[in-house]
Amino acid sequence: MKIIQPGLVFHYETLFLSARNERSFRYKMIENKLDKRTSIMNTTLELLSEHGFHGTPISLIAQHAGVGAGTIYRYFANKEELINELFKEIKRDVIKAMLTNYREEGTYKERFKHLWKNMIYFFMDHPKEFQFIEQHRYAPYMSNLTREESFMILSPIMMFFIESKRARAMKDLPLYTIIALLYGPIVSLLKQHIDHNQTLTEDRIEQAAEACWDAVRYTEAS
Amino acid sequence: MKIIQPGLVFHYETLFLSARNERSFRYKMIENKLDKRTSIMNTTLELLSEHGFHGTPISLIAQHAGVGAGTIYRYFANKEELINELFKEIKRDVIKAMLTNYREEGTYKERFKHLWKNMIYFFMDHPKEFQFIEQHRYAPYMSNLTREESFMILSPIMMFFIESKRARAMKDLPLYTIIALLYGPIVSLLKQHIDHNQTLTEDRIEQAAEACWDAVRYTEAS
Amino acid sequence: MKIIQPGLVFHYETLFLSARNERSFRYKMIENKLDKRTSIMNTTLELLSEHGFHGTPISLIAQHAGVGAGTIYRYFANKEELINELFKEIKRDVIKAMLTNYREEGTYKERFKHLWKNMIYFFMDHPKEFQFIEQHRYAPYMSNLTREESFMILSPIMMFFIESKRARAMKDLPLYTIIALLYGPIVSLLKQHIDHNQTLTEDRIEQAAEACWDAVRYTEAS
Amino acid sequence: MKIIQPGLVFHYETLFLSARNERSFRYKMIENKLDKRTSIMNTTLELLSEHGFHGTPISLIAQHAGVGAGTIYRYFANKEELINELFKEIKRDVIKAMLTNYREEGTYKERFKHLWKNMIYFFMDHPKEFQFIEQHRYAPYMSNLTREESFMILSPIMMFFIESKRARAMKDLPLYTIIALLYGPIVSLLKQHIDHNQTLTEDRIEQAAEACWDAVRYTEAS
DNA sequence: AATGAATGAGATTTCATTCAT
DNA sequence: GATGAATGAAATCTCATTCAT
Repeated sequence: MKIIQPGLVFHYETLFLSARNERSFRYKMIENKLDKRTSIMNTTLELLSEHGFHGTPISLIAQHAGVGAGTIYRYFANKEELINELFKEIKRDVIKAMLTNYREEGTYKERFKHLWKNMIYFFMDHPKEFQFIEQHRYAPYMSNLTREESFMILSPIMMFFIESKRARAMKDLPLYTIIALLYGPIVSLLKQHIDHNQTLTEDRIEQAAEACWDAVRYTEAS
Repeated sequence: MKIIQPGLVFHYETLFLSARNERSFRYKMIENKLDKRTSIMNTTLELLSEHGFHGTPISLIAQHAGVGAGTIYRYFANKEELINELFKEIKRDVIKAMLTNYREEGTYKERFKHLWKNMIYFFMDHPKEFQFIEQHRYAPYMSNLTREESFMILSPIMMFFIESKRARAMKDLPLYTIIALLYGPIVSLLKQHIDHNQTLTEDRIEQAAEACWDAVRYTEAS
Repeated sequence: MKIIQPGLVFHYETLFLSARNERSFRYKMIENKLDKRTSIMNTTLELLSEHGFHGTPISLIAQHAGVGAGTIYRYFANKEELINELFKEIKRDVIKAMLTNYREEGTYKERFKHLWKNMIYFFMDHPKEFQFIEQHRYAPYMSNLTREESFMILSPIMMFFIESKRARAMKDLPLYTIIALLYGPIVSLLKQHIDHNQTLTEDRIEQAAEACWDAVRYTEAS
Repeated sequence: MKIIQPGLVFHYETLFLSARNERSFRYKMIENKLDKRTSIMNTTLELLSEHGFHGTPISLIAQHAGVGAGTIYRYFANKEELINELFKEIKRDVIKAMLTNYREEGTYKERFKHLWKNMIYFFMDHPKEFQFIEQHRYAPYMSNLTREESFMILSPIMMFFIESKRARAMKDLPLYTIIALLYGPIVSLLKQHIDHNQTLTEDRIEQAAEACWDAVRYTEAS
């Protein structure tokens, strides 16, 4: 029943291809569809995280991406779909980042902290991606389909939680509660960091990771 | 140096007057200025939490509020100000709700759980307020002034955290980390609840409150 | 056939009553209709000469005049009528000013210069009136009736021209041509003065008056 | 030091290109950008001279020009810019018309009458242009830049005045006074003509031109 | 396949006018 | 008579989307 196995690690890391990131090395050689699509998505992320959905007209994206406005409609049915595609891709990137260098070794706590820190560090390195995800998470133009799909991608992480509970490393809490207890603080911390209310340091991240673990870790009483 | 004292409790509860809520019993009889302003704000909350800022034209608000479009501009300089006012008022409502029946008695844990549950129950009872706050928290049209002011309102809660740390009831974590550890999960849980991913029951809330306390409570090792 | 006679001078000067100007001495004693009407017209002139017709909402006039917006509609059917009334009144003031201290004595040139200078000095002393007249002269909301009526008021001046032609003091030019030759430069000079392109001094006015007279004065050749 | 020289005459006449007028023969065949811009400007002149700035909504211009309302904003940043562009172009047309067939030959009086009549005939042929210029000359939405620029275009005419004064053909009056004495009557005459108060005939124009010259021509006494 | 000019629906906001008090 | 809150028509301007080239 184990799904996360050492042998699959490389699979994880390569599973989530991101057109946006892969572009770099292909960029100059082939002037093709992928290139244009990628360029549009990168530009969209850039502009949306700064100006928001309605502050970013298609014409501006086209201009910054160096394509015609009409071209965008060859790759995306409309503005909403463009946003949705971007959303899905970033989700994939996040999960990929969480699983980077992840090994099924050591204690559950160590493994948890690895996953948790991977996520927070990824978003610290990619603030635009964070802003975008947070700003659009519950926007009315974000289709439910996208949220569903993003959930499926999360399944490897879910499995870790299920494992941990079974092994009495974690409290026997509903999966969703666990997610809330672990993901919620990440969002709050990153918002504070990006807003310059509290700059995240390695120490503070370590502290917070420990505290999060305290929230979910198995105790006699629980 | 104690700021939160028994004698001040009633002060807290009456400090945060909300025109929106107070109206119901205070102004039911008189058809006056406040009534129109209140009606506009209520309608705005209703529509915005569902359709978002740009999906809610002024004309729609006017129509649902039963006033002329121009009337809205008698009470608010523009659409942004309307949203900001609403934001500030809801913030006040939240803090007021948190402090409802709050007493400076019992253990710090008990007091924490009172505040924490008050908040989550308030938002469960007021899902539109929650949606609105979350959707507009970092929107570009939300003026900084508003965020500053909303921070000041939070100060009574902050004092509780400082007290708890001093009394070695809580870990000696930065204030902002504590907020992230306690508020972050609330947001996540409520989103799940509203999205019908996980319905919050009394038990689950109790569980989560316990877990949150575990995250911040003082331990020898910390 | 002489119409302008010494004995009529006082008549001229008192013929053109201006509610706007007469207000000063009545102002404090009687709080009555005339007062309100006057106050509205004065304020209108003030605001319109600065901001133009469409830059001056009725609400602003009401506020500056210290009356309710609805009150204005008790004295004037609508905004256009208010402007028209103001236009007519200023016209009357101008003619009255031209005839101030005017006597049927001396040469025709002297009499011309008296009238001509009276007009230019009046407008220099009343730049708002000038701006207003010029700005609204050909505005589409200026009813023709008003222009007709303003012409009738001008008749005493016309008579002077007719007299001068008959006496071979002026060229035998069409009346309208004479008006154009004498009034046209006044407008141009005042515009320059008000725009600070050329400040009018006594000398320059004297020069220009002489030149205007040269344009219309009788010569053997003409 | 002579600036106006025979050799430069043709230069004058070709200097002032007008997209609005040149279009007719240059762009009749090609349906392109300039055509739309020109069409918008022509329609604007048509409507504005009749209804004024605020009586001419963009939607009406669009409709009469046979373009979409949004299209106007592809060519002009806003309504004000559209008016300003139109103003500048007409100014150029006027100066161009004044210099048509103008030669540095004959007496100063002959040259003056040529320029003066050119102007009055141009405006008689283009009453809308006249109405427009007069209506918007001092409107608050007319940017200063435009007035400055229009002044520079006038410089060739200015040079003629300076020359005439030097040659003792004209009185030694300030330049601005000369302009007022010569341009003022043109405006007045045209207003009368357009208003059907006095129809301008060749004779009347000749009379008025003579009278204007009398106003500024050098005399022993002056 | 790519473009970007053109469109027009729709958003925000203003303001002359009305009318209940 | 006086008021000024309320109205809603109408103005300016934006921008997602289309389509001829």
